[in-house]
Amino acid sequence: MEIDTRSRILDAAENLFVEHGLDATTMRMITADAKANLAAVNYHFGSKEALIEAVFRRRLTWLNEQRIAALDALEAEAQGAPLKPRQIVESFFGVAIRLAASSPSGKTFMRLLGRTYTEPTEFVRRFLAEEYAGVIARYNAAFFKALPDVPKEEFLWRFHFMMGALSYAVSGTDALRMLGPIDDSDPEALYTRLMSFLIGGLRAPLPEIQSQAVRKPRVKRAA
Amino acid sequence: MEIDTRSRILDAAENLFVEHGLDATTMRMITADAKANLAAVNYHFGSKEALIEAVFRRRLTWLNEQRIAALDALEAEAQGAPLKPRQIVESFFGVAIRLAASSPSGKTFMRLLGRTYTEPTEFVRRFLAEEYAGVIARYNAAFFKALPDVPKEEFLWRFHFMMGALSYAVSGTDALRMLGPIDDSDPEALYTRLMSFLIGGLRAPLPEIQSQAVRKPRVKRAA
DNA sequence: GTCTATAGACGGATAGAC
DNA sequence: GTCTATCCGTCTATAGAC
Repeated sequence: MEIDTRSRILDAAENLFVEHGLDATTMRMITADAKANLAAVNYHFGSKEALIEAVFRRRLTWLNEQRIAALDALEAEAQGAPLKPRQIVESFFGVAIRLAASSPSGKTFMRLLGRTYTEPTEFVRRFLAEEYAGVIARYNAAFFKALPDVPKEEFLWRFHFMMGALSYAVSGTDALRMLGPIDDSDPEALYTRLMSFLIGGLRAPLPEIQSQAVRKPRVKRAA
Repeated sequence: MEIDTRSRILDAAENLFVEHGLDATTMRMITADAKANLAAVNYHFGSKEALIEAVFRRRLTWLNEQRIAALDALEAEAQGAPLKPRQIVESFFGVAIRLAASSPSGKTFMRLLGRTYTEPTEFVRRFLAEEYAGVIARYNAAFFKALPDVPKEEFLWRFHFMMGALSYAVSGTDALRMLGPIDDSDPEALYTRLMSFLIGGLRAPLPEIQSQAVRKPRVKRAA
């Protein structure tokens, strides 16, 4: 309780958001948890919506700066040569896994971010899109250069699939335990496992996509 | 408007849930959309919570029965021999992609299901875990048999990652458009793309997981 | 089965004292 | 900056007429 009210509110909100969702978390729950007064949220942030943005911005801005910095370092070292796909994947997704592994609150935030990626709420989507725009552009360029043989559209889908895998990787144990008894306590093992999977998917043989007009029906098997 | 009130409510709820989320969707929105009276939800379903379960059960039970049936067919044909990983992946994830491709409401449902997988709400998680228990057991067994060289824990993680990729694959365009201009109108192409990626990830070289006690710090690169 | 009306709880936000 | 008290809107759910 040494830290100031504003930070305590952010911490409490972060925890409650991941546990109950943005909507189901009330200001009363947050302020009770933060040992602050109900009115404190509006005093410090202005509104619940602004609080949500502050919770994300606090860590997401940093996260994406780290990603850019990692790419800068790799590209400086490569001196204009294309990077290896593995390097790019590791710097983009590795930063996220590292954040999740660095502290309990880092893990909490990554779980929150993973679920929020497909969040339906309008202002959250708009906000995330803005926060990501810069990094995405940089990484797309690096990937395109590293994988000249992969059509851009194919790559964008694979990037999207990789984001899905990351999201589930950090989403916590709830969905995972459904599958079977599993140990998710070792972030290093998680990092290694996720990287193998992502690289395997990214470098998979290219599928033959037939143009939609010509193609004849498929996916009928297995009634 | 030829169909009965109960079905109209289910359809309206499905659409609104995926658009706004479970919590933010109100009974008033649902009944207005379904051209039914506000009291109709409680008359037909008992409560909002029961309505949510009904929306999921309507399609999820069918979906998982299809998956079981697809596996039954493959195993009957194989006469005791292990299946190919690709066959298993195609039957589990193919059924989902096919449902998404079969109709607008199928697509809506799969988007809803994908995001709900990591849903924080307690009763939804419990409900989904029950609905999935049977299929998961069957598919785990088939995969274990097909991939005797892959440690079970490694496989469970890869299955989890694959679910994440599927979730994003059907999650709709919101998260995807963030990445770049992309066409998601061709379900057949999506099916093909996702399968390549999933098989690539599933069959990726096994990572070397060092035991947690011995391991020395890694993931330091890329400051 | 469908409707109106309303109960009863809880949400975010704010005014104003300290 | 922090607090109490409260406004006002919206929510789910239900009672009871038709």
